[in-house]
Amino acid sequence: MAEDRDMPVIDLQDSGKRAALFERIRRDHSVEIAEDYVELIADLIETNGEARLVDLADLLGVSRPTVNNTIQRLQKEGYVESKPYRSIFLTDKGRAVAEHARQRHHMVLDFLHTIGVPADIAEADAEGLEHHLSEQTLDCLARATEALKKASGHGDNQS
Amino acid sequence: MAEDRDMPVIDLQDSGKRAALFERIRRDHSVEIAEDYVELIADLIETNGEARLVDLADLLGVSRPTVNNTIQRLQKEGYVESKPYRSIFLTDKGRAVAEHARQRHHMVLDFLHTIGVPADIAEADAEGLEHHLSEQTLDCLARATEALKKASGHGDNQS
DNA sequence: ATATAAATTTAGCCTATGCTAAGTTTGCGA
DNA sequence: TCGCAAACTTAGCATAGGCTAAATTTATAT
Ligand SMILES: [Mn+2]
Ligand SMILES: [Mn+2]
Ligand SMILES: [Mn+2]
Ligand SMILES: [Mn+2]
Repeated sequence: MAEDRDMPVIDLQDSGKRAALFERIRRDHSVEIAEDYVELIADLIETNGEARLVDLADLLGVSRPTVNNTIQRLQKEGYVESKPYRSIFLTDKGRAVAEHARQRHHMVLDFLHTIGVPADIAEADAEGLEHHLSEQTLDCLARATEALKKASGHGDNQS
Repeated sequence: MAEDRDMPVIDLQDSGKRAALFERIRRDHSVEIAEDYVELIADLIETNGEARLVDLADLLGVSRPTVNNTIQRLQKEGYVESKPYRSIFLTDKGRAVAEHARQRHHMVLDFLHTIGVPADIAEADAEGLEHHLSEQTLDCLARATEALKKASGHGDNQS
């Protein structure tokens, strides 16, 4: 079982196909911030009754002007609404994105916990992984999580 | 088994802890391009004997000036070396990063294949996921992949 | 009611990452 | 060998996403 660990994973022959993959990643990254913001905004509204800029800045670990700037972009792009000096609301589009993001976040966390990743590390990794999963992969991941839960339910094969 | 699918995943109480997670993601993203570049450069050198800017641009789906620009940054950061108008070489640091990136890439692909993700989609998702996995999660992922391979070797529980 | 504190916005700056158009250098075929 | 095409670089531009410092607005506490 000597693996091909040191072989190119990448098909250098068809550069068009390879380029398309990287283009998707760049697209993923451009919506990633939108997803994290609307998810946080939804959480804040549910928990505190409103989403304030200052709380977003604290949770995201960036400055208040940075959040202000991003919120204005997200407003242009139709994810949120907010009047000057007032708190932030989600549009229907924003709510839909938040809901989807939250589901994926749950699913990734559930999987990471199931394969034995410590809670802290799972939370950290999930925050990045959640934006790079296609629908098909999410399906497969859910099935794999169930299979692993069942397996570790019966026998045990830890460390 | 009604899940808490619609609960905040996020602890809004400890904003410092949450902020640290997002800070890690921003850090991950800042090395992500370096990882993809050095991995591609290593592949090109092994396959073609040299890594040329034009091939990188084609494979990445970006313009030649963009690659030129990034290569200059990667040179400043000590990942690559190249003299004007000549092809691109990896430093020891670059080779180490490439090797690590390739291992993760293999591992993520292997996992995705194992849980039944179609090859095309697996390749696409792996290109993004590979940059957001901690060492601990990689370990757990490798173990889970083995467990799933063993499981589907004996019985079968597809679709 | 008003002073002060908190929150938000604006202005001005930076780097990373993308682009096109135009210039330079290299390499190859006639 | 030398001229042209390919490859690379430079210049100049744009946007996203960071920052600090300084205004402005809103909210609170006496
Ligand atoms: Mn995230
Ligand atoms: Mn990401
Ligand atoms: Mn990648
Ligand atoms: Mn990524």
